[in-house]
Amino acid sequence: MAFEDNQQLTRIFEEIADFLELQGENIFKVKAYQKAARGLEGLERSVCELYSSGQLASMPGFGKALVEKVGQFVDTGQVELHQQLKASFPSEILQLMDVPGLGAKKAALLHRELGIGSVDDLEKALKEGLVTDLKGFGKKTVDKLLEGIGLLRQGEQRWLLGRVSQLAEDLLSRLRALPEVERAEAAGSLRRGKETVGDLDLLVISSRPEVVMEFFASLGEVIGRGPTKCSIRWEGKFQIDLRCVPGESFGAAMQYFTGSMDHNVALRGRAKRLSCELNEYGLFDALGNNLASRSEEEIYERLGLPWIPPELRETGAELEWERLPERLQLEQLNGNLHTHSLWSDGTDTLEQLAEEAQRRGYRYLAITDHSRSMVVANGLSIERLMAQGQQIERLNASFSNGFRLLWGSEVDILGDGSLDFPEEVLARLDFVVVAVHSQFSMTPEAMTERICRGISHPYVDVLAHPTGRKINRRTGYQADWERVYAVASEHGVALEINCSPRRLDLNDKAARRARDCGCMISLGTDAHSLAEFDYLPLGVLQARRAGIEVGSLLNGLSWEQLRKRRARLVDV
DNA sequence: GCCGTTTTCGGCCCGACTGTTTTCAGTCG
Repeated sequence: MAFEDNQQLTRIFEEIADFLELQGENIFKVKAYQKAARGLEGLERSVCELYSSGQLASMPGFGKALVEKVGQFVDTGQVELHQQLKASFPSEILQLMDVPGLGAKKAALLHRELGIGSVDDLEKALKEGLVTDLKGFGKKTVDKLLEGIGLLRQGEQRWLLGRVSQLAEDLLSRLRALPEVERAEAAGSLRRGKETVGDLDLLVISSRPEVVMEFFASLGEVIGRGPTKCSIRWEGKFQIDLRCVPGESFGAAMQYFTGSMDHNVALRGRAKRLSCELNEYGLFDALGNNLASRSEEEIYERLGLPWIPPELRETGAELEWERLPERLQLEQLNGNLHTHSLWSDGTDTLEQLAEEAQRRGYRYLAITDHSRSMVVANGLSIERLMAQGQQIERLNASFSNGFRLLWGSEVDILGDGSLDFPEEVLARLDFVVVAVHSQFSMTPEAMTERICRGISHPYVDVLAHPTGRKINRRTGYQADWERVYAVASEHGVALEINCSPRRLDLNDKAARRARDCGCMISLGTDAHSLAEFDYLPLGVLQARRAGIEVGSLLNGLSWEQLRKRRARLVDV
């Protein structure tokens, strides 16, 4: 399938970049392969398809040489240069550069002088003192590399957005409590709303950085510490960087440390073409005069750009967009369209859920407990579903403020594509999400048929967690997603962005593609408890990253509009 | 290897911190 090809080629380009760097090749050539790899990663089209249709050359970073290498991959499944490079190095050498503190230069030196070709070789050489004659390998370096090998073997992954959000809020409130701290904010990939975060970047305005550094260093194991910058390891695993800047460069620092790297490179390139220089202290003209630095807005403005929201700062291409999407706001959502109650595997009663939803200002809440096949999740029989409907009806009669519970269900798409409740039952409900919960390892062709059949039934509103992936845990099932989007669009079925931090499914790029294929998007927390209502903002972030505006969101509709849409009475 | 509102050649983001350096290279983000 398309995604596997993209992933394979991404890996190949990354490895070519690493090999070239080891060889001491021109660093910009290395960067060209790295950039191409990033471009392919998560591309929502098949790279082979793009190549065959001649569209690849218009992708930024793909010039003549790289397009030709994609061609080799399409024809043979391999890239010649990659094969040559692989043959000229030990098979495990690239893992050396995964050791924190060890870059290409030192790895190449180790290989050239001592024949070290793997992390195991390195560990042995370090312990036996074989490296001490090499230039640049003092005692501290040896200790640091041994520690780095330990960290690498822990195999720590990027942390989930939800987890890092909470950690950041906690740390920021502690920093803000210091009298020496004027302002503290999170930057980096957390601010951009990436689904996982590799390290946390915090930014502080203070006229007394030494006090802030002292406090911060006490929070974890110190990796590095200077007058204005300190890095610690949180719980022995997760890196947190703190930078202290003066108030007048706060905007420039936020811009710089929010990234992404590609966005910053593009922005600095633009500054350079305007004979300016942009760094984390500000935007300066050729004479060194400060043109803008206090706020991000003025920096973008001086560069002739609108302020670009952090969630869209990814590839750098966003600088050239004719129009930025209208930034989705949490307040534009009228409700949450995927929740579970005590009736199946949730922890709260319908009354509690309704109360919490109203407290949060929702106009409606869809109760979507599991259908009967989900025995492990206490799925509802038809009889229990009907009884639940009666209770919901009574509750709705008791609300005087126009709030409404939607009587819904999360209905299993069974192995053959049929649904877990008969049509006459589905017809009675207010809202139906369908989902795959079993037999994940079907062939892509069979899975595509199954899902397409599932969403072709009448009375289906949403395909929930469409790919079934769980971040850092499982990749999700394979299917022809272009086909799924087409069928969903044809039948007016929305695709969900499941807001659970463990899922975020669809992801940002897939959601953008689904929207471009004509699908509506639905945000649902899949909450099994009241606290999980907090997941909705995570879904909003992903929707923003996908450039989705409120007009493409089911949650932007009133419940009356949802009902009419369900009855296919109006075309929304 | 890519790219072009100074350019088809000569640029390519740039600064903090570390360790071993005796003035700076390597790593990182």
